Amino acid sequence: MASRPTMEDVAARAGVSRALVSLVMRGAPNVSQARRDAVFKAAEELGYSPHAMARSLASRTSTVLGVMVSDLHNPFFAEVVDGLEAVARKEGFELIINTGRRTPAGERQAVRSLLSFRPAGLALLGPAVAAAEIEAAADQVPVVLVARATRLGSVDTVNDDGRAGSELAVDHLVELGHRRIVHFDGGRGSQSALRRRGYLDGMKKHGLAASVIRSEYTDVAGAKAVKTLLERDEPLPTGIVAANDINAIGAISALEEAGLRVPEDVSVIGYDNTSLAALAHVGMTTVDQPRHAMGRLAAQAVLERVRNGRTEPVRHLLHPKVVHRHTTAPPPAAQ
Amino acid sequence: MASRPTMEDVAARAGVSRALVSLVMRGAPNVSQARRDAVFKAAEELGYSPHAMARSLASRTSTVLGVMVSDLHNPFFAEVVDGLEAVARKEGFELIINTGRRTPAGERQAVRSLLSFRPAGLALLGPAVAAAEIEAAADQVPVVLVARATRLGSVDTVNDDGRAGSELAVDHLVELGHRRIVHFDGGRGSQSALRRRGYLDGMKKHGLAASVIRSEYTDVAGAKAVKTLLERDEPLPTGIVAANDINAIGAISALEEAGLRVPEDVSVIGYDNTSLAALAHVGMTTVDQPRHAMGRLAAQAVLERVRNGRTEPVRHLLHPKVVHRHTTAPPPAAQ
DNA sequence: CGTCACGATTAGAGCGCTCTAATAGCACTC
DNA sequence: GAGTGCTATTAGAGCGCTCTAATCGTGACG
Repeated sequence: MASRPTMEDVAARAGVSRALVSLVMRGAPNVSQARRDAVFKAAEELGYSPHAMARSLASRTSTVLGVMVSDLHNPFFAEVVDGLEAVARKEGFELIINTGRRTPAGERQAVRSLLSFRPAGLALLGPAVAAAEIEAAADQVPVVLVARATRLGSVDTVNDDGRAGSELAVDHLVELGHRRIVHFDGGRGSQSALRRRGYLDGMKKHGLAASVIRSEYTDVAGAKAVKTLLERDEPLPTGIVAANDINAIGAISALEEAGLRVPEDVSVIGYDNTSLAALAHVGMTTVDQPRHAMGRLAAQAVLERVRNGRTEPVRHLLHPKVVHRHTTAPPPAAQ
Repeated sequence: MASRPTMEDVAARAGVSRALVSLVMRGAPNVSQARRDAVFKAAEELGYSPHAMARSLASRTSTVLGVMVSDLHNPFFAEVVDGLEAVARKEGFELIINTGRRTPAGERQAVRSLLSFRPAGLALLGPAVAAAEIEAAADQVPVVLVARATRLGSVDTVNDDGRAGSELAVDHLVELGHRRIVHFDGGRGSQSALRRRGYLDGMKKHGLAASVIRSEYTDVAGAKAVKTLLERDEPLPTGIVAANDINAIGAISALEEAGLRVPEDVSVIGYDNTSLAALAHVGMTTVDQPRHAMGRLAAQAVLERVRNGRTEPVRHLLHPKVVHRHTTAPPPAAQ
């Protein structure tokens, strides 16, 4: 693990000045072909590669993007990071990642630690940290928020339109002919309020009576919500707009256990389009949340500020889409 | 976005030298309380925070760990990264992440790009890159490989013992009383050969006749393997060791569709312990692959080399465990 | 043949920090 | 009152690079 050669070493070997090596490494024009070749040859022989941090320090520019993930364990964010990385990489940037360990204090520390690298920009994924902290960061560097809204005029945001997504789910069921449609909500989970709002708006739009059952983002909660439904004195709904895919899978199992067929007797639509929904034997109709695209847009937003110096905030509100599979169908009889 | 204050600014404001500010920032002893307070006060007032790259350059040390992920989209690696991050963070290191876009050329570029930051160490997750490239990297910096074996004496490795895991699966079924046990293999998927080997060894150990059905890491393939089984002229096996959880879920669906009950008629055990297996209505018995622990071990291996200067390679072969849930039970009748 | 213009090359300062070696301060001793 | 042995502080070089401004060729031109 010998210490690596520097530009000075390459210069000496190629018989040129350090400045010339620098120019060659940066692909500058106005360098004679002869010298260029000599420099590359010397670099190759010595196994030289530029020192990104020294370059960054000297040029007062950065090629790293800081990414704070509230919870990398969550596949949602992992896919967003994947999208971020795709764009960053293509544009010559690297990602430096920190997680917030799901606490505001942890996130705060993560953001500060990220800023100590003087990144070109910062992407905060699902941050729970205080707005003041975000604002402070935005004073130093372009910031984009994913899966979090804000009033701050200095930061960009990329969000999925949970309200619209739920409304689409309702539209889908109504189109199939359903009229008794209930919503299992996500309790205090993130996005839960928006999805509930979308369901309520959708039902109202179609002139239908809404009914929300308090639930959670778990399969157990979905199953429990079905039991609640079955114990009621009212006619069973023919359609269920579940809080998310996991909740939907729980609901489906409980329905089947109760002797009801999906989708013949009851249609169920999920939310998120996780890999779970795509499983052949599940084949769940669900609302797709374009995670990868969200990551890409976030990276683009930051890079626009870095490169073009844009200052007006950008608000991306992604329109989710219904993915048609096999857990929804027309209701059992014309109502 | 004004340019940020430097150590010099803090020194001037606190009425001390730059060197003293440096000492305070690094928490050095032998600094009088009065000066220490003055420096912190000035730093606070100016909103100063140290410049990590400048520090790294001057001290010739690094606090970043390079991570090359063959495919961050894959939840397996996302969880390994999560484990890496947990240890790195605790030890004061940051992760800088690059993906290889699933091609050796992409990985090669990713590794080089990572090395240009002169990281303290490098973790390669599921790398497909050539051994020579790994060796070249290992000449410059401590390297740990996750989910890839190597003969190189200069790098550490962290792998799950797929052979042992499959053998455990067989043991589990045998303990329950099964004797006719088949294996649905993972085709040309990674780890597939090892898992098959483990199954074969396990069956041999118990003096049972082995039977492998060629399959894949998908639910569709698992279902198809069950159909193959049903079309055979032989008595149905009572136990199935599936290639992984996804394959197992496909097998379970197909069995149920054929009117067989799991686990009353047939027991099925998966592999990986994905979130899928843990779903309440799935409740799959499976072999756990400790992804988070693998990430933690990888980080520790690198940091040991960085800090303690260890040079002998470490080979972590993680022993998987069977997670008992509800898709395995004693066979229908004593055989 | 001197001068000019212009492309190719280089010297040298400096990015923000750390680190070594030197110095300042200060209580004690003899 | 000079010397000793501390600890607290600082000057200054230097990490590997970029960037500005200066310099060096060299061919065209009058």
